[in-house]
Order: sequence, then C-alpha cells, then structure tokens
Amino acid sequence: MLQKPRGTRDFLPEEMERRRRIEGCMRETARRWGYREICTPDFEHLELFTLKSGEGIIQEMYVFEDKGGRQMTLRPEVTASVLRAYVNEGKVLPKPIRWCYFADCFRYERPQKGRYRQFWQFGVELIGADTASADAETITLADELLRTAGVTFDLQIGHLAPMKRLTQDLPPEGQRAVMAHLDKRNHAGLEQSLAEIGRDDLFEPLIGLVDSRDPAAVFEIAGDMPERSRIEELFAILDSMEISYTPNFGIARGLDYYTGMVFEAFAPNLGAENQILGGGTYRLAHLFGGDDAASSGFAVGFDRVMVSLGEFPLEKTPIAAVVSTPEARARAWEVARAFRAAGIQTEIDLMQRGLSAQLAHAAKTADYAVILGRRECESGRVTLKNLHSGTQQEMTLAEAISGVSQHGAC
RNA sequence: GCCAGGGUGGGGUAGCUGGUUAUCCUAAGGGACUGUGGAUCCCUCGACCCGGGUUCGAAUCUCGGCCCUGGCCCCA
Repeated sequence: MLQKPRGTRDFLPEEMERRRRIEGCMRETARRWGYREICTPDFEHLELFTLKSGEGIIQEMYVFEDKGGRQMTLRPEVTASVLRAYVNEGKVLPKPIRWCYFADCFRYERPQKGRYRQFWQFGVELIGADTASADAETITLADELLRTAGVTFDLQIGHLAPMKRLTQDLPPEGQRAVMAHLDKRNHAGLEQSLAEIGRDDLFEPLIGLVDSRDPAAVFEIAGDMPERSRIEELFAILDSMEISYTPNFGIARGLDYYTGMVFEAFAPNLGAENQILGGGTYRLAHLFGGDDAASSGFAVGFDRVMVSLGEFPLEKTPIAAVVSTPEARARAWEVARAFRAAGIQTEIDLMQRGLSAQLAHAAKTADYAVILGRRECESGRVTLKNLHSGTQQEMTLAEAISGVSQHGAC
C-alpha cells in the first residue's frame, strides 16, 4: 500500500472541523485588529530564503530545480515571502501595513512531537512602524490570539539590545556563540565559550541578564543605552494592558535580522517542541531590494497549538436523513432539496437499502429521520422521527423543517 | 545526521523461546426483516511494512531499508 510522505498527516473531517474552528478564532482576532490576509506562493526562488537565513538552511528545505532550470524551494516559512511581496507591490501602500496569513510550510527535518515536514503557521506582519506602540501591538495581538484560541501558554518578552551591549566587544563568532548559549540557558557552554576568548568577566553579568525578571535590573547590569526608553515604554504599555508575561533578556531567536524586541510563547503541556509562537522586530525588506522598512511580526505554530489544545467538543448542527420506500424516491429528492434550502445538513439513501436498513444507518449518522412512503406521498405530508427520543409524528414539510431547525442536535 | 522503543485486516489486538487454514474485538457491507433504528444471530470483506539471509519450514531468528512514536541536533 502507498504511504503518505514522511512527516505529513491526513486530517479526517473530525479533526479538520477542530482545526478550522481554531483557525477561525485566529482569523477573527487578526481581523479585529485590522490585519488583512495576504497569500503568497507555496514555492519561491531558493535565493529568497538563503538571503534571509543563510546557505545553511538549504539542507532543511524542500529544494528542487524546475523545468526551466531554476533553483526553487517549498517555503519553509512565510515572513520572507510577505516581505518580498511588500517590496514587489506594497511600497506605495499607506503605512503601517497590517497583514496576516495562514499557510502551510515545509521543512525537511526529522519528525517528532509537534514537528512535521508539512505544517501550518498563522502569522502577522506589521510593516513600516518603528515605535514602542508597534512592538506592543504585535505582542498584545499575539497574546490575544492565543488566548482566544484557548491555549495555555507562557509569554516571554525580551530585547536584543542589552545582550548586544554586553557582547559588543566580542568577535562576531564569539558573540554568536554566547547568544546561542544564553538562548538555550546553557551556562556551562557559556562559561566555556567565554573562557576560550578570554572574557570570563562577562559570565556574571550575562547570567544576571538572563535571570533578571525586572527590566530595571537589566539596565543596572548592562548600563544605559539608546533603546532604554523604548523598552521601558513597551513594558509600560504591556503592564497597562495587563498582559501576563515574563521578561527574558536571554531570548536571542538565533537570527541576525532581528533588531530589537523579541518574544516567544511556550505551551507547558507539549514535549521537546513546546514553542508555539515566536516573533519580534526585524529588518528584511532591504535584503530583497526594497527600502529599509522597520517591521515586526510573529508566527504561531498552528499544529502545536492543536496538539496543546487536545480534544475539545464541537458544537453540533442537526443532521436530517431522508428515509424512503422505493415508490417515494422522487418525493425524497424533493424533500431533501427543501431541507437543504433551509440550511439543514441532509442526506439521502444512495445504497438502495430497505427502509429498515436506512433507519439503522440514519440512527448512526443523523439526528432526525424524515420518513417517506406511500402514505406520505398520498397525504403530501412527511413523518419526522427524532432518532434520539424515538418519537415520531406526521406533519407538513414546513413543520418538519422548522422542527429540525429549532431543536438542533441532541 | 544521531539515539531509544515500535510496525499483524480500516481501528484496536493475540500469537512472536520457529511448525496445520494466523486469534479475538470493533468498523464496514449483506441477510434473518419489502413501513420503522443502534439489540441478537448468521454470512461476507479484510492483515503479518519491504527486501535479503538462516532453516525442511519465518509473523516469529538475523541483517538492511522504509515508516511511526519520543528524544538529541536544529529550530527561520
């Protein structure tokens, strides 16, 4: 038997209903904040992502050569595409630009819990605003999005400036290593890296930075800096909005293009892959030939949110099954059409089953049976049977439709 | 790329210290039952992940691959 590709999943209707429901929550929240949907290609020129993230990511992507000999790749994320689209067509739009997307992405990685080779991200990008308010909007929207979806999470917010200030004298490789260790809270690795470059004196301040839960203490350690007022303003807005978060000035997000604020959210009930959201402020447009627009944004790991949420009840709408004898076949089609026109999910027998078997089937899949035989054909009425209570009654078609509409599923 | 544990009908399983036709539950389809359902009974359908090796004989032992689950690395 043919298997699905490694790291991919089939979603059956039950699961799709759950996914669409949560997707709808996220879309609605973004809409209320003025973020309108953008859709970019599933595949892009490879160069788009190597420009953004370096050559090293090629081995993690689905790269292919198209029939014209072009180096292409399935998108591993959406931010690069959105910024490319901005450079291509968004330059003249009034700023700030608020865009959101819900899209599948592809990464050639080893699958594990919450990590798949095809996965979905819901994200927003706020382009052209370079203020504490813009930072605050990005974070607050992220918080609201996750809360609306119903997921339990820890929100951690940091800023790259203090860490960069402390490590500004280090060689680039040293700085990179130090930030990586801090991001992973790897104290032993940090100590070793600092020793290798002869800067053991930085160990205590850097640890203090990461462990600090008070922004004021961070400036005590790292000293004053130009970004200080913006950072303080950001946290003031978040506090006034009563956002629940943990300051974490050890977040490095690993990538060079982040310029200031960075934030992440974690779901405590997930395994090793427990980060469900990540974002920050960045500059990318200039890489793709555009202006140096300041941007901020985040992406939600939609599949991880779904794993974290687990099973939850779905609201049911009533289902009607039209059950008929062979002689009432034509009438059954008419009645089914009328039910569907009223917006009711309605199914009709396609298996040429006997009345008994039709009812047996309806009892498993529907809430109401609309029974049609010679008697109903002659009277022009229908028999409506409630399949949960077992009660049934003959009535007009209109009465049956309104009865099903009003009672809902049991 | 690395580590651990797994892979038997659509789903869940027994067998796995080699030996008849591979067990059971469930689902699905049909019948008992041509105007009334989920019960019951009967029937049908349908599986040893793939390939090599050992053996008279492999679901079982062995090797390789693939895939699944979790972890490492990475995490845009």
